[in-house]
Amino acid sequence: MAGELVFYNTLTRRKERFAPVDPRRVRMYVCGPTVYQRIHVGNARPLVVFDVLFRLLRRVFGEEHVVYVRNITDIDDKIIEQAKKNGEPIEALTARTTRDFHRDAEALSCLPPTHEPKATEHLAEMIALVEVLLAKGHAYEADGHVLFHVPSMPAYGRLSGRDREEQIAGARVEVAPFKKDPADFVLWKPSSPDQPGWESPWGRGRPGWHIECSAMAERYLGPLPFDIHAGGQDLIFPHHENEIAQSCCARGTELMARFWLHNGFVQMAGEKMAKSLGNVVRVAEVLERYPGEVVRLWLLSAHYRQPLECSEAALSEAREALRRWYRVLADAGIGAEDPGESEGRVAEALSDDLATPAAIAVLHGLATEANKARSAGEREALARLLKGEAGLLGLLHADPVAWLRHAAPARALSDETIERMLAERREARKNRDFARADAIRAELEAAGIVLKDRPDGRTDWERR
RNA sequence: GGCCCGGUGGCAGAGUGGCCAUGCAGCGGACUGCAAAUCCGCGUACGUCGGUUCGAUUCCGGCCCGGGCCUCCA
Repeated sequence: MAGELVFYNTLTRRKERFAPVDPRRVRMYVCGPTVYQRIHVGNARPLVVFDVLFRLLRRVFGEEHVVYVRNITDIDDKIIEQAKKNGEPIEALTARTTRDFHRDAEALSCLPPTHEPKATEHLAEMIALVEVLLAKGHAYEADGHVLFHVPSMPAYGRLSGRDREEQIAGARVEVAPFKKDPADFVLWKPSSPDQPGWESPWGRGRPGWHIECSAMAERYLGPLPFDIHAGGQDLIFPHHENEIAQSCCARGTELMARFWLHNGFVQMAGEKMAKSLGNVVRVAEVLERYPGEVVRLWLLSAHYRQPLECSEAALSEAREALRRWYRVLADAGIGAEDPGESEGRVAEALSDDLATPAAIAVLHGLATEANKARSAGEREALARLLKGEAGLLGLLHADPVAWLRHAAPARALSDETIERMLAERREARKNRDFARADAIRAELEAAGIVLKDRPDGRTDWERR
């Protein structure tokens, strides 16, 4: 097993050796979804990438020694708007969207996090945190709001690498008249009677966007700093910068988290996939055409910090790779229940800043070795190794034969019909009536069924 | 305008100061009744101009091009 983990830390902009504060309690936090719409494949990237990180940490430090927190943001102005637009209660919208989110995450083979706190269930922690910031002079009340005063924190801007001068020069920041400084951001804001709100020392209101993560991260991962905080690159500023400001100023620590990992964007035609650009593809849409495992492999096919292009070509390439691996398992008779074996080859690849492309190359290498194996025993051992190594990536857990038959959507022919035609073809071949046998094969092929005659007389088939 | 990434063979995508990524596609061969699958073999790849070096795709600088953040956003 790889002894050393190295991750790229956004905070220092270089790769650093990772060692947790407490190896018996490795703590990671990943920003979760705001539940007002189903997630798109861009949202799915951090979900899958950091699921691999979770699996790797569990492997290295032990399953019981890793705490993974991923929040559910169920109070937010976008949620309020969406509920109004749908004409449904906020709770109905957030409950349904949360359920759909869990469905998508499961389809992508993501392990459930250790804790999945909801913002609405942690108002007390948020209010307490705001009170501390007020008491320490890092926040002030103005016009019913509570604002974080950015100039009160000299180190502000460290994560995103920008200083206050640049902030102001940006000039695109909307400056509310009651702000003491243009960079100040909301910790708490008042709610009108028709908006959801909670009683607080500053009247009935609701939390700002950033405070929930500070409150919930500390609630489940404290004391600060914890080990890893992760999310998409677009969260570096302002979200993570502001989380750091809140947490560090409240607790007087230099760091909120020691490592900050950020994934690159999924792109469509070379452009970031984003709701604001209107080029999003929902996970659910892709799952209608590809197994979740294909989507997962595709999301891992580029290094997590690089951009990843979403295209049919990329998705079908991932499907072909999985077919190749599942054929190895099927040929060796490895079933879904076989746990496989691992020599830590994938773990070693991932140890270098989650190098998933290198890990995938390991799997391809094992598949080639297995295909070259001279004996059945050797082949089976290598296939079992392939399966075991793939486990750390959350891949190859399905039944191989079934997967190959159902990796593409069923078209005209049912499994039963196919089996019946194969029986007829077997008869024809036995009688050396190859014209008839080939006609049946052509008919099946037209329906997306590809045959594979084996030396022992049986015939395997796949849907493509 | 400020800050940050990246430009690798037909495509996707790693990586390294001198030797191999890996996969897909393509070409040739083996196997097969024919296929499919599989195996074997085959490709003057590193944006551009300079610099450092015995030697640079890899280090440094300029330039060109693309993407991102600075505003809700994974």
